[in-house]
Amino acid sequence: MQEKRPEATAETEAYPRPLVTVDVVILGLREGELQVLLMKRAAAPFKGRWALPGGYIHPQEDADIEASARRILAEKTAIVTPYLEQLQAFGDQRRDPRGWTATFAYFALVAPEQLEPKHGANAAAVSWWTVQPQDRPTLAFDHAAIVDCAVARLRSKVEYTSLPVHLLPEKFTLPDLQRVYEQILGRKIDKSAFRKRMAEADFVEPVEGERRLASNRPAQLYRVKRGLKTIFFDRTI
Amino acid sequence: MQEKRPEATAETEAYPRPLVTVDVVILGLREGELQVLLMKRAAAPFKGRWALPGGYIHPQEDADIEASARRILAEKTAIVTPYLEQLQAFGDQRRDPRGWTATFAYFALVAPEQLEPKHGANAAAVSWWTVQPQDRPTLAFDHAAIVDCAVARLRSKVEYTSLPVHLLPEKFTLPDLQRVYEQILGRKIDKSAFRKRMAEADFVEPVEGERRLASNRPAQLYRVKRGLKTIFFDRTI
DNA sequence: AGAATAGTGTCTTTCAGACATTATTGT
DNA sequence: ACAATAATGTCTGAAAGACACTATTCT
Repeated sequence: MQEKRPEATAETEAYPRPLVTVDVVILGLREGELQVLLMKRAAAPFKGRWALPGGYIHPQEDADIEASARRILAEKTAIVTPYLEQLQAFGDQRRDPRGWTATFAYFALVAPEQLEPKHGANAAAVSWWTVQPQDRPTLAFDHAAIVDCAVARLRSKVEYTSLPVHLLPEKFTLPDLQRVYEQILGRKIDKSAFRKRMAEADFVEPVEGERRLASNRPAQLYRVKRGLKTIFFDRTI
Repeated sequence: MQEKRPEATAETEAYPRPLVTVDVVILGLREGELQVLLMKRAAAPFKGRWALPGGYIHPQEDADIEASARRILAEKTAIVTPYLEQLQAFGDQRRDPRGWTATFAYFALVAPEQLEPKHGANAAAVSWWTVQPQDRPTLAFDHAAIVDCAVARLRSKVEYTSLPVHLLPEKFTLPDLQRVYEQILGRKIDKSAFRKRMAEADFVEPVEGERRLASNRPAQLYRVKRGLKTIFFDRTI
């Protein structure tokens, strides 16, 4: 089969083709805070700096950009992500010392079961870091801005969607879920109001016969109803 | 000055660089409905089909992707857009018969003063069309999906933002603005509630000594307060 | 005066937030 | 019994939506 690729014409080749990559902001809850998975760059530019997992589009393998993002995620971290969303494209002449480049940035939410990165040859080069700008290392390229953008998007959507369930294991309790909302939003939520909201959104169901241990009343376990995607609440949390 | 462009390395050139473009969905209110500006393609592929105004990134001229979008807008339509936002990136192996391509899609809102496209050599090839899928022509590439995506984004944001002011002239009345909201949302809004919302959002101010003619009580003219960007309401319209 | 639309006021029902109460476990 | 947290119930103030009423212009 003949390889099919964009043809070179006068129009398409009048200007150099910018270098385009795909980068993924992988967010998870570790140690009770929001963290981002970073990799230490093995090559120039920014060799040795921490950066987002990223790579090039493989036109032969990747059906679309999202497929590229999923492949990169799998290759670099072995994470099978339950939630992946296109964040934004970033492209200008300053972000990469090699010249004008652009990246399709995605953001992924991962559950605790999947939190530990792939153990392989370069396992030491993969690590979780807090998303707090003052407590994380200096990032390569414009990746600091991309991470901040992802966190802002998450915070914004948490106000009116069910996104936080993707940061929890398959089975979770309502107090668990409320704590995630409170953690990301940075404020307390009234228990009664929170449970009313979850009940009317009607996207979780109790799991029979299971509970959890501590020296107090156990909480009912829930899971997301099958086949349900992200729920948009009709008002703010 | 030496031209600086992304260097070819083993890593960057292992896979062909996808062709990347920028396309702009220009939306305006004409004849009381939401319309989109389309151009008739002068070259293959899809020669003669209607398509979104688009083009290539010019690394030497364009500081970033948004600058490319603004340049394309200006070149093809002479519209100085008051509102431009990145919509989404679209990229896969099927959207262009030449192979794997991607586009950075932007969407722009234009005011009636700027509605008439550039009068030039190819003025006949530029025209406004309704956004209704059944009443517009078949579009080139995946541009139908991109237009639908832009309209969906607009509808969604109109619920809780001041975006519609960009579809009106500089000076407008509150009934004008309400009609735009109703037109885009496709439902009636209570006049009293609407005005309360606009008042508390506090982003418009009355313009002194001006009114408007008809055989009834004239309406106060308003304009957007200087320096104010898009307002996000704290609840839905 | 009447038609037509702009602009404001009132009322009622709903709902979110605060808080209190009951429930269920382990020690 | 007590501590601790889960889960539910109650009350109250605010506000959204429905609707009525007043205001201003032209014919």
